[in-house]
Amino acid sequence: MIDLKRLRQEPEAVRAALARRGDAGVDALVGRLLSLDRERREALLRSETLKAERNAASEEVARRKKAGEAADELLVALKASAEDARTLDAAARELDQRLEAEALQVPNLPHAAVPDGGADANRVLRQWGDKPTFDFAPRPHWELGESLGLFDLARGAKVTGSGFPVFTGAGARLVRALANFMLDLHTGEHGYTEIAPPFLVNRQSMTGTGQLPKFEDELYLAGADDLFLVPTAEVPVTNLHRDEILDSTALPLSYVAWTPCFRREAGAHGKDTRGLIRVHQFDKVELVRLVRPETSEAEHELICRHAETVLEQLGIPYRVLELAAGDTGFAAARTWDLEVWAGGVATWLEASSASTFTDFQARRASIRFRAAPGEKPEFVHTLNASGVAFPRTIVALLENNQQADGSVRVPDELVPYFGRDRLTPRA
RNA sequence: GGCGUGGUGGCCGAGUGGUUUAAGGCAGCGGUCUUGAAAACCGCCGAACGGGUAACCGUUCCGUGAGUUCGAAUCUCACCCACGCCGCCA
Repeated sequence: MIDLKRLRQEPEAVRAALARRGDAGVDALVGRLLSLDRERREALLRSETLKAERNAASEEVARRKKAGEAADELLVALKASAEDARTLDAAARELDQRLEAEALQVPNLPHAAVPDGGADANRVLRQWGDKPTFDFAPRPHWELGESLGLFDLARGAKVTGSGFPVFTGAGARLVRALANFMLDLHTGEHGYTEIAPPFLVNRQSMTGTGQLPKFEDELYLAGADDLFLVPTAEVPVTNLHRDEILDSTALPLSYVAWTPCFRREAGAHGKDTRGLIRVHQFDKVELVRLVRPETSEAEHELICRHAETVLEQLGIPYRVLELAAGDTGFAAARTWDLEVWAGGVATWLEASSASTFTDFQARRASIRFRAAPGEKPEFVHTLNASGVAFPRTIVALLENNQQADGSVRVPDELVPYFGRDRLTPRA
């Protein structure tokens, strides 16, 4: 949520920052916000002045009644002004609601260090590992998955629809091994607390992290109960502390959660959706941190490194991409994508996204902390990173580690979890 | 799903129409005392929004929303949530 006080104080700076997102509608939205804010304050002042007068007169009525004096002429006057107060109050409240509805549509301000431009202005910050080389024609993961009996896309489509993969046999075990490997790494080495959250959340939670009201089309809705399937564990985990004032000694809070993620991916068909690359349901281990504002840049580096460690231990080559202002998501101020190299399809695939949301989600969800006893509550900063998403990790593992004989080598770190060091084709 | 009970500040808990500025307690903070600590005693101790250079002032908030009233934590209606019992069920 945009900081209305800041917008009022330095409207030009806020508008300039938002303009970097390259969304023409946003500036008009901010213009409406500014005039609504002015109207609201005027209406509020009128309403509150009248209420203050009414309250004083009501006290006088109470005093006279207690003293046994008559208050009839005061009551007549109050009855007349009661209607005015109701009207003014309703007007102020209506403006307040309109203002909030508009404010929820405004994206976060990009961090100053984020480059200008759209996706083509994203820049590579660093790269890790060597791309595999093959002395045979490497196959794409959907062929490997078929011959190794790891997943069954056709039957998933039968049971539910396209984009709902079924993992089978060793493939299902691979999913379970990846989950345990990542959870153990983050809880054991990185100090996260493991959370097993609900997979359905209410509207308030979706609004708190920024999926609603703008992106309802992207979500699956269980309409009978007005609950949404989680598109990422970020939603239930960040909202754990919605409407709370945290003790500063509790910060930073760090949570890790393994959940399925459900995304409608409305409008994303055709290219780059083959096999496991873009699906409606997938598993992901997610990292969430609630931190003090002054630490959030260092925390962003830290959470990104935690995600990178997963890929390094699995031996998957990756690069870190700094997203340009126009490519940064609605709620994020700054995002670093981790892209894994997939040797079969020979492309970089986003397997993680590490973002800082500054106080944007904390304002929406009202997550605050008190720096010291007696101090005013302040908003925390929220961050999250996939640590990491499963399908594209599986794509990279299969395609990069494939051998000439059609088998796939399992990374050493995963062997204790998977139980075997090699996947071999079905007889 | 049915019936019942309840939802008050960080926590416990009093309060059934008018100085509620929400009693009292616990926790917390400051002080007195003490070599230090504890105990005891004294004081402070919610949030949001608006106005004001500021001191400060105003408004709202007792699960949520809508009513009744000059005035609502308190009365009415609807909804949500928790707990108990019954029903159904992994």
